[in-house]
Amino acid sequence: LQRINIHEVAKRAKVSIATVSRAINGKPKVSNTVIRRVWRVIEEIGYYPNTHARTLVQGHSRTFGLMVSSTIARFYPEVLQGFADLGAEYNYDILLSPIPKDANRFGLVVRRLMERRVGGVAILSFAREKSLATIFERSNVPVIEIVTESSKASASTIKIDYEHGIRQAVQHLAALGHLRIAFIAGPANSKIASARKHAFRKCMREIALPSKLILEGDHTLESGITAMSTLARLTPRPSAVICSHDLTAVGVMRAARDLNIDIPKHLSVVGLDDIDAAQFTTPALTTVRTSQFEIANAAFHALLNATPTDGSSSSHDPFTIKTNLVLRDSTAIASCRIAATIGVTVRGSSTIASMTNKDFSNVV
Amino acid sequence: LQRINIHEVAKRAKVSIATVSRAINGKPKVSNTVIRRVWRVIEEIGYYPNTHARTLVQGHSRTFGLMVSSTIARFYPEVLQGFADLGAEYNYDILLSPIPKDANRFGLVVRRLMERRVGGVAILSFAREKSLATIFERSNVPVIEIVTESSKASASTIKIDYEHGIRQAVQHLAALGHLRIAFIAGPANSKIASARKHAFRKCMREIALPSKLILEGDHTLESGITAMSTLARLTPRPSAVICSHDLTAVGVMRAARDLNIDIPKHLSVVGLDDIDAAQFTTPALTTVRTSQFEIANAAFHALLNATPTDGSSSSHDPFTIKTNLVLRDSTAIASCRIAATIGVTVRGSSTIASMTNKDFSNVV
DNA sequence: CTGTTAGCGCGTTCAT
DNA sequence: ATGAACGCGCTAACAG
Repeated sequence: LQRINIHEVAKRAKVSIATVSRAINGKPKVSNTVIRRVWRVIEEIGYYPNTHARTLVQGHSRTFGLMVSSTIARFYPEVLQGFADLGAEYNYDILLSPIPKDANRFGLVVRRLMERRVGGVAILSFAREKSLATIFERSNVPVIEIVTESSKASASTIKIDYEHGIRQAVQHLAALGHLRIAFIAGPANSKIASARKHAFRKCMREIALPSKLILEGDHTLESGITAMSTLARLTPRPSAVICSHDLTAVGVMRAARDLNIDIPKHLSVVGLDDIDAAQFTTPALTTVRTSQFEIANAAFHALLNATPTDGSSSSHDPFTIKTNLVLRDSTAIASCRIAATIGVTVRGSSTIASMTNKDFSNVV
Repeated sequence: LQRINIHEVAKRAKVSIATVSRAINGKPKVSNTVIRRVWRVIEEIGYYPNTHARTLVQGHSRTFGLMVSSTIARFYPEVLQGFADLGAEYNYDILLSPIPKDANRFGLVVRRLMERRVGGVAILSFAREKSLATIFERSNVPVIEIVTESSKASASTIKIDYEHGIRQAVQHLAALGHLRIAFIAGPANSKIASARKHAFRKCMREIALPSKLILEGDHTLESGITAMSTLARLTPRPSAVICSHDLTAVGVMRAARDLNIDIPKHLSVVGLDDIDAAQFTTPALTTVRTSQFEIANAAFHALLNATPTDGSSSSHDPFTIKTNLVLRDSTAIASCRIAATIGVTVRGSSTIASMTNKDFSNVV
């Protein structure tokens, strides 16, 4: 493989290397005869142009770095897949890099990307790794990050609009007759978690519902279990709960089962993010979805825009990703006796319909 | 960034580029004074050696390709993460590439990897993409794939030993008193699915249990629902079912709920693979786990071994990955009346203990 | 239309 | 211990 280069092709096709180069890159002013001859040789000897040589002379590499935290990698895998697919589509190479747990090791992974002369880097993490971005920006390498509020917005950022989906969730629950809706928050030091909490508060106020019922949590399943036991002791007990993360919602559902609290009969549960697991719980979890593909798509195109050669260099507004409520089976009308007898039809009626198949005889 | 190269460093450090090169690469015969001076300049001007130039002169690139099918990307995300982590650890760059749905587009993604002069490629897919591997092998690029039987084993392969985990599952169920154990198979044309089915048959025969109860399926949730409705009509009904894939098990559990068949009281369910969702079902799914990290680890080291420079070039035996039963809450003793009254303690007793919290009064 | 040549940035002889 | 010069494979600018 080593000795098979453009010279070899040129020799066999009986032309100069310049002509081979032109033929390969579809430059004009090459006779069709020669083009065919060159390509035939290429196929014959299995020649692949050396990207590194090409990059060296052209000065850019059509490569994007994709740095993902372990959380993203595990719970939002379609982001990686989507990004890889887009790379294939736009003929960009994707360099996959982890975001180390240990910030001391940031330098190492950044260095590898810099040495590769990546044209841009998507830093995908819910904990904003500020020190990562600055290293790239110091060398004028475009960086995009996930952001919730219009924080610095220095480089291109992708912004997730939680308000839209959370408003749908709150209104959905309100339409089902829930007046006391609790919220299990995420880690206090997380920007994204507080954005979610604020959105909840705002949307509750909009429809004049009390938004005081906010429990602490940390986006883990365990915190859902803990919160549920707190919730169960409240009087009057809230009839619905929105969790800052699907995993917490899973914890709530698990704890509820042990407490003989039926979901959705006695407690409606809504999650956030629509991770894969949300579809597979019993009952399936109603949740505010953030499209993983859209995150990948926004990140990729933001990078493309920041690239002088390919970028449409359109407005540098941050990409905004909408969230949407996905109705499944973990929410139901506030008092199921009413629902069962009068057969109310409201938005989310399919949810209610599925209740009839369930068993309500063992509630505390 | 463009104009900042080794010459610039050399000029500022008042040495030749050769000396800079030596200092960077830790070659001997450079005075400490000079080393320090060089590094200071490097830090100062933010110099990063150009990997492409280095690759060009050295002839190899410390890059591995990671080709993943959409199934792997979605349900086995830790494989990607593990591979990326190992890349960072061993200073290898990881080029992430999708395996296109359309085999016609294989050429494009392969080409990109070849042009990058990857030192090896891990093709991670459960449907063996034979045509992919051959393209690489034609150019002597090491390829590793996932394999179940010692099929061709031409290149290094990683082999998953399903028998071990499935034997544990069968014995676990037998120990719980299950005599009629069904199996929901995967797609007939899938090597990996038939390997699982054969392992089931073999392990059942080993303990002299009938292994005739095999239903068709295709590793989807829907096929689990379908299979469950078939299962429910059987007389006598099997008391346990092993599913060729976790998703199918989720489908079984969902259908069982609608049929008022309690899991695990009236039906024990075991899955395969331990995808993320398995932890989040209710009850949590007992399953035969294939460590995703071990797949990544085996693939990475197989590639390392196949690399002349770095490889320990040890035995070319295929890496074998063991599977293991993970006990959760979807399996229980065959007749729960007995369990409840005499409190039998067997392997998996924790499973049985958790039953006491559950509700058994509504079974058909 | 096609060939010749000069680098792209770096590692590596071979001198000194 | 350090420097000069060559070449890795390729594209681009210029010559013909």
